[in-house]
Amino acid sequence: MRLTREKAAENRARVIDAALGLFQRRGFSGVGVAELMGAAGLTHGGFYNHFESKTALEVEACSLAFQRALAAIGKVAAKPAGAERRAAMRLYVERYLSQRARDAGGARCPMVAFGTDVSRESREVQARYAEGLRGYIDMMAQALESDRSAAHATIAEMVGALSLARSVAREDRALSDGILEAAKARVLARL
Amino acid sequence: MRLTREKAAENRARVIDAALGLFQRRGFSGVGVAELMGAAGLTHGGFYNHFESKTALEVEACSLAFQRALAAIGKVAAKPAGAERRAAMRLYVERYLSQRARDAGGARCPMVAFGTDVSRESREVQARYAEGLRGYIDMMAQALESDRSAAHATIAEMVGALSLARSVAREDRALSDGILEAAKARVLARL
DNA sequence: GGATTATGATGACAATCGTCATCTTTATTT
DNA sequence: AAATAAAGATGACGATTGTCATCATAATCC
Repeated sequence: MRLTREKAAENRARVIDAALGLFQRRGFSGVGVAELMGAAGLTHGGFYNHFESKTALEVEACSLAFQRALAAIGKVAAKPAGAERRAAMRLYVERYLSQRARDAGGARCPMVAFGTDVSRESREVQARYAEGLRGYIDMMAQALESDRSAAHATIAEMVGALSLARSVAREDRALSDGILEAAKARVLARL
Repeated sequence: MRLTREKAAENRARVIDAALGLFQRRGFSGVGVAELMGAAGLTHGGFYNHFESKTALEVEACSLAFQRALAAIGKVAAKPAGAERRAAMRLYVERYLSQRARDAGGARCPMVAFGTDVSRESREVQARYAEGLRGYIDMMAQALESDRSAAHATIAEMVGALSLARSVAREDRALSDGILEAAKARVLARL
């Protein structure tokens, strides 16, 4: 049953979106092709009409994740420099290191969701990840009104804190809260 | 073929050690029971004489990883307070954020090796991880001669930086180096 | 020293994995 | 309108997964 080019493209997009959600929750290798197609409302067979391999889909999902992350930090960077941008940045940091972000099923931030996995994945995924991270750093430097080096360190602190906080969220909430708060205080103090 | 209690315990320890090495390189779900037993010089069948399940082994491996990490930071914390301890801490940070540590096959630091994975694993693993992290934070606070809150933020920055640097090491070495250097400069400046 | 018990090897199990061939259906092209 | 091409369903493939039953061997216990 052939569909319109439109419908097919829409299906493809829905597969990527559903896959990203599952990948964020359970990692690349934690989700099979069958399940991920099912989440998009399709059966597993049609998968290879859209993607050359599962790795190719992982690359697409990685792209989408960074695209969204860039849009979010991009909004901050787009504010008029000075007080207004700093206020937007403060809000960004508070949300990024919030209990809400920590308790979400899967991490929105691609660095937190895929941080450890990506160094074990194929180079194609790593390449897309590196591209995304470069873009994110540039936006962050603009949002922070700083150089890249300061952006590196700030991102590292935020990513590390959210990752650690998520790791112990179920077993030691107080510790998890403490990590979030400590990082938040330090990052905000530098704004 | 029954072995001495000694030999058997030694085999068990070797399985855990070999498993940790593989887990650090490829993640918990990236290593099968057969391979991991093979790496310890045994066949897969005897596995369940030593461990109730693969998850039980993951818990043991997590323990071992933190035991080693605690020993390393513990040496710093054990130095006489003041200039000597600060010098040891400086060395610790420089090694932790070195190119050598980044380029190692698997991350030694359990937070970097298992950071993303652990929030997807069973609660038993999470519990052991949380226990290990609490111990690491205490040692770090002592090594930094600071309160826990400062330790939280510093650990987050170091873990995040090493994790990010490892993720892009193969695809963008300059960026990877930049992340390491930026974090190193910030952490060292606070000592 | 005989009975017991535990270690590890062998081999198999059901399930799941990524991948693909085949077929039906229908949109697109000519 | 006929020919072509593509989307997606069905079902299967070989490999690998975690787990376990069975068995031989040899250390430990009485």
